[in-house]
Amino acid sequence: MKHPGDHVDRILSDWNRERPDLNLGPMAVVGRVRRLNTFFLRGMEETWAEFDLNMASFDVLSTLLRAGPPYSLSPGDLIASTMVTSGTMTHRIDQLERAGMVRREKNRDDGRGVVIHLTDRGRGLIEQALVAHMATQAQLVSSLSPSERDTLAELLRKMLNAFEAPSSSKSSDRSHGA
Amino acid sequence: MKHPGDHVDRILSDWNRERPDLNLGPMAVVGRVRRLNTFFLRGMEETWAEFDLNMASFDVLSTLLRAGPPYSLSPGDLIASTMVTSGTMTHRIDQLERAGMVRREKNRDDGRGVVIHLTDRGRGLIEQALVAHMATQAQLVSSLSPSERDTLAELLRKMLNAFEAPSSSKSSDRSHGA
DNA sequence: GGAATATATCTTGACATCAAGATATATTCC
DNA sequence: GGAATATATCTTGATGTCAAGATATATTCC
Repeated sequence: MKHPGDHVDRILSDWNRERPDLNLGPMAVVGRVRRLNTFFLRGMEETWAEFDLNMASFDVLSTLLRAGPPYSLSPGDLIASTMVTSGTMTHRIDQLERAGMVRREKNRDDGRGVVIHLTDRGRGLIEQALVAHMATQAQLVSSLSPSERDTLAELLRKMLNAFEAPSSSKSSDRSHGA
Repeated sequence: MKHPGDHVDRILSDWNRERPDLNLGPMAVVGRVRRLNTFFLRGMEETWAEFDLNMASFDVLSTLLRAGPPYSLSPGDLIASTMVTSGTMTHRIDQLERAGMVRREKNRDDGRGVVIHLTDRGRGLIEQALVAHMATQAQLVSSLSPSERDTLAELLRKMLNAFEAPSSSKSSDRSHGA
């Protein structure tokens, strides 16, 4: 079969039976994005777990690595990059500091703040985990051809631009960068 | 500009600077799915909140409505449809029962179990909330033309089929149905 | 028919997150 | 320079989720 129905198709068909008045086109996209995100997260979580990481710690460490030398960002920078609340970030940093992956240091430019510095150990870990993570991501999207992948990325980018445009954005930013 | 860069493009460009050895194609898709899912969830949460609902309660009530008359499913059915653990579902049902939206009744076919029945009040609420929810979903995807939406849905379905195929699936199913 | 096993649901304890508030330092504006 | 305001981070209390285990009923197999 060229176009086998997926789980969302079954749900749409249920809705169509119960509520034939509804336009299900939007749900066909929103439902699938949610479901696909769940599958992606599961796959990635397995890889993170191999390095004793989870999404929270991987996000922080990879954001620090991605920033480049000297691998230091303020908690505020990390909050902006990962869009969690300040309380959540405090907790994440606490854990990573306890595990020796990052260090809190005084922020010389702003007495109110600190900077979070990736330790050598943290950098070694995230560099290893990143390689495995990229391989996992490649496997997760391997059911599309490169050109289909590009088409998909382009459509997703078009939608994201609508949300990220300065017009109606009222909340802080979020990375989802790795 | 025809193709303005989005937030993920900036992240990809950071990675390319720090780690030019990595193939970022997969991340361009996985990162955007995650980020788009976050925007979708936020938009939907606003609508749910208007009806004193959240994702948890909306999922349960809409699954019951979608099942059609007599609007009764076992906790096990609801677990299979929403892919949360049994403890989570017990908690969700407790709350909805306290709010008078569902009732636990004896399962006549299986003495070990119960069935969760949507009350008239619950049905009235979810029918109203559903209409608003569909309008929200339509707005969330309104940046794409209908034909782009269909292309996107088709690509997402193709990826989902890879995850849902009986071959390597090792975990239970999940709805993401509304 | 009775023991062993499987299933349906609930309970418990731990954890990540958030919203709101607390504290300390910076900045602005008169 | 000092009061008012803004910002950076941490703390607190509540919530939703999960994993593992408990309990009760069903089913299987001898």
